[in-house]
Order: sequence, then structure tokens, then C-alpha cells
Amino acid sequence: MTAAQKSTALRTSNIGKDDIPLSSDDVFSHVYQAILDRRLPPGTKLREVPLAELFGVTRGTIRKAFTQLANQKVIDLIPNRGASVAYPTVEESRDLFAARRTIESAIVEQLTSRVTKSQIRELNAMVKRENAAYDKGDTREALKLSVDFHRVLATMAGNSVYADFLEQLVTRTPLVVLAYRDPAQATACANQDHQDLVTAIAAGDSVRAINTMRCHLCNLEGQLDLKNSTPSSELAAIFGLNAVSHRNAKRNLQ
Amino acid sequence: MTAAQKSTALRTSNIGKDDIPLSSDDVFSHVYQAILDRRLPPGTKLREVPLAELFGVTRGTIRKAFTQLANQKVIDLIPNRGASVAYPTVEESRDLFAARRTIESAIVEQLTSRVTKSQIRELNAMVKRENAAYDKGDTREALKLSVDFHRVLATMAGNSVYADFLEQLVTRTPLVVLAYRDPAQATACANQDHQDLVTAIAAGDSVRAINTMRCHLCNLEGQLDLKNSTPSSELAAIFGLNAVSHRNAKRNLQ
DNA sequence: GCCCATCATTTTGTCAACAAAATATGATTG
DNA sequence: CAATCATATTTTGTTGACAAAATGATGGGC
Repeated sequence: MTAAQKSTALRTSNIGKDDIPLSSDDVFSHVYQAILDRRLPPGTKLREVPLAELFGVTRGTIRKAFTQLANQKVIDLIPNRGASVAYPTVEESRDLFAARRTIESAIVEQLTSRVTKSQIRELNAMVKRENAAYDKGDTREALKLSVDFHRVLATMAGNSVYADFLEQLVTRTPLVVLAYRDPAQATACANQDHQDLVTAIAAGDSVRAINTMRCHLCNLEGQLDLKNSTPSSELAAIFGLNAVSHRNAKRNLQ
Repeated sequence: MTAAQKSTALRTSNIGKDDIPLSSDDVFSHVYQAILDRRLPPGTKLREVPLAELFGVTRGTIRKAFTQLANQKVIDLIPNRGASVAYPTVEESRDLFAARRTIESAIVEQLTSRVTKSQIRELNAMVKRENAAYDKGDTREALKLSVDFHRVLATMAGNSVYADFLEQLVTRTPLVVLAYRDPAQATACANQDHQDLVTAIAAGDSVRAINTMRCHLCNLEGQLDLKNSTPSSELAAIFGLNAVSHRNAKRNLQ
């Protein structure tokens, strides 16, 4: 990917040309979103100077954003060799889903034992909004609401460590979905699952709630192509740069 | 704590006066160890310039170490207001142990299903070494070996996310143990638990293995004073600086 | 043609000076 | 005496220039 193309890939709106400079968090978000949007495909090298100029910040800001992104395993950051968009492996992806099952089961179990009526109301409201977004065909909004649903469950469970861990997991999940989803299938949280989950939690039925959550996550994982065979994206990684990004770069960057 | 006292608190050996300068990881380790040794009590303000001079590094290195320490919640890092040794609250501590039960149950369960004979041998060897250290009265070494035992379990389970999470948890655990342990009781992993755990894993009895692990962690938590009543350390935090550090500073820093 | 060494360029890493913010000090007033 | 404000000092945050490392290009030897 050339510098000019990367510039196009990141400049979704007028960024970095305002009065107040962007923070490293802003850079984090922009880069993260660009990766999710496939505007920065896995393996893409991220150089400090071009990014700094693009966002109108100093290299120090880019560097901070890089360490945050690397902490979340969104990019690989190797000393003296710079940053590149991460390549989730099949193993990593499976590990991630296993961890989600573990953590989110614990979250749901704890929440079931201490949920309040007003929390149930809030959860129902969220499911409703999510449904509305789906019905409207606004997939992007629906996806965001779906992730937020999982976040809110974590917060309501009242264990700050669970919440932290879940945050790390949901940050990484879209990357593996992106890398391994079967293009034929649409990938999203089946919304009925969320509704069922709230119902089980409201009923105080922790066994069913946990089961629903586990199925929910297994379904999501099942939509991915996590067989041992090398996926095209991984093949590309082996050879240093990805064919996908070259073939599709122009189209993807519009 | 005065600058001179803090200098004493950190300078365990001749550090930072060598030819090659220390890395931020080295600074991380030194500060972390000083906190575990109570040479830097909770609430202690950590200033960049004195630390940089002490370790013979630049402020940038200290800063990097700070962000790592803050990520692990070992210190609090507030923009424009610097760093101070973290104060684990009762809630945080309970959350931490709950998370350990969750994660380590999952680790043990997975490991039981796929453990090899040579892994069992390695685990038995570790327990043996741990026992030896206890018998020799080398509590510090025994404690290190005990933590390593948990780490090795995580690695052997073969899920990188579990291993990551466990690493975060074991980094924080000593801090809460330090803050809340009943001074009357010695706090350590009961070694027999480790032996029992290996036996259960070797037998392929995942239910017993999980139970043993949960009991093991509950025992550890039970040795702490995590009642809702405000511990002296927390009281001190409320009033901005800790009485403990003032009263005991000189004695602790020898 | 292929391999290796050399040199030029690009890219990342470091540092020290400067800027901004917070904190401490002390004077002043009600 | 307490409270408030102005000022001095300390502490954190930022930047741009320089150093070091990696990368890519060139050319010569085999």
C-alpha cells in the first residue's frame, strides 16, 4: 500500500486539520476503525511520519497510540521494526472465543444472582433498539449496539476485572471475525439470543442464562471458518504481504 | 516519604550506575518489587525526575515504565498529576479473586483434557522444588515458585488469552494480599493443594481438579481481611496520605 | 546470473530543552 | 484567624533535533 493510498484509507472525514490537535486516543480510534473497515488490511505496515502528518500530530502521539493498539493486540509492534496491522491466527481466534465463553458465562452467572428490575428494563430497552436498527437495515449501528449489549452485561455484573477482560475481548473479536468469516454468511449476533438471555436472567435461571450465552458465542464462532486449513489471508501473511490488499486496495479505499 | 528515603527504598543493589542503561522493563521490575516489599507503601507519590536520576535513565524511560505499571493497575497514573502506588480496594480485591477462580478453573479444566505425561512430570517437579524451598524456610523463593506453578498451568493449558489474563491477575494478586492480609497469619499457597491439583489433573478428574483449584483460591482469599469495614490502609487513603508510611517509613526502608 | 559487501536512504529510538499545568508559598484582606 | 488571591517553584507534558538501526540500492567478484 502506498502512502497516498493509506492516506485515503484513513481520511474518512476532515481529521487533524482542526484547531485542537488529536489525542492518541483519537488516533487509536481512527486506526482501529480503519482496520475494522478493511481499509487497512492485516499486514499493512504503519509508519510513524506519514500517520503523524495525516492526523496533524507529532510522532510521539502516534507512538502512544501504537502502544495502546499493540496492548490490545490490534497491531504488532516490534522494536526497531515498526508497527503492522495484526494477523489473528486460527489458534488465537479459537482461544479468544473460548475465553469469551468463560468470562461471559461468569458475567451472566453473577448478574443473574444480583440483577435489579431497573437493570432488566434497561437490557430490554437495549434489545429493542438493537432490533430496530436491524429492521432498519442499519447493520453497522446494530453491530455497535450488539457489542454494547455485551459490555453493559459486564458492567452490570459488577466485577471490574470481568469488565476489563471483556473489553479486551470485544476489542479483538471483530478482527478475528473479519479475518475468518465465511463471506457467504452474514455475521452478527443473532438478536433473538439477546432477548432470550435477558428473559433467562430476569427469571433468575442462571443455568439457562449461561447456556444461552454459550450457545450465542458458539453460534458466532461457528459462522467463522476456523478450520486448520490455511485461510487465504494467512497464506498471504506467510509470503510477507497480502495479495488481497494489492488486488482490492483501490476498490476498498474509495 | 522524602526523596532521600525513596532513594533508599529502591536502591537494593547498585542499579543504574553501570555502563548500559536500564530499560523501562527493568524500571518496572524494580518499582514493582519495591512495592511488594512494602518499601514503597500504597499512596506513595512517584516523581519522574528523582526516579530517573536514581536509575540513571531519562524521564522517557520512567514514563514508559509508568504506563506499563498503570496498565497492570500497580500504580495510579493521572494526567498532569503524576503517579502513585495503587490502593487496591476491598471490591477490587474480591473481584480479582473471583476472576482468578473463573480463569483458573477454565485453565485447569482445559489442561485436564489434554495434559501429557511429560507435563505431569514437570508439574510434579515444580511441586517438589516448591516444597523444598518451604522446608528450607526460603519463603520468598517458595512464593515465587508458587506463582510460577500457576503460570505454568496457564501455559500448559494452551490458550494464549487465558495465559495473558492469568498474568495480569498474578501481577495484581500480591498487591491485594499485601494490603489486606491478616498480619497474624502467614499467607501463601498451601502446598498440599498444588500436589492435590496435579494428582487430580493426572487422573483426568476435571471436576476434582477444578474443585481443588477453587478451594485453593478461596483459602488464599480467606486468609485476607476483606470485610466491608475500612482497613487502616484505606482509611489513610481517604485522608490523602497514609499514616502507615509515615510511622513506619524509616523502619521499612532499612 | 547469483551472492555478498558497501553505501545511501528511510525509519525508528532517544534525549534535552521548552511549554504548560499543578502545587506550594506567602501576602493581604475581611 | 480563615479565606482568597497573586506569585514562585515544582512537576508533568510536548516537541524537534539528533542518533541508531534497519532497509533498499548499487556494484563488484565469482
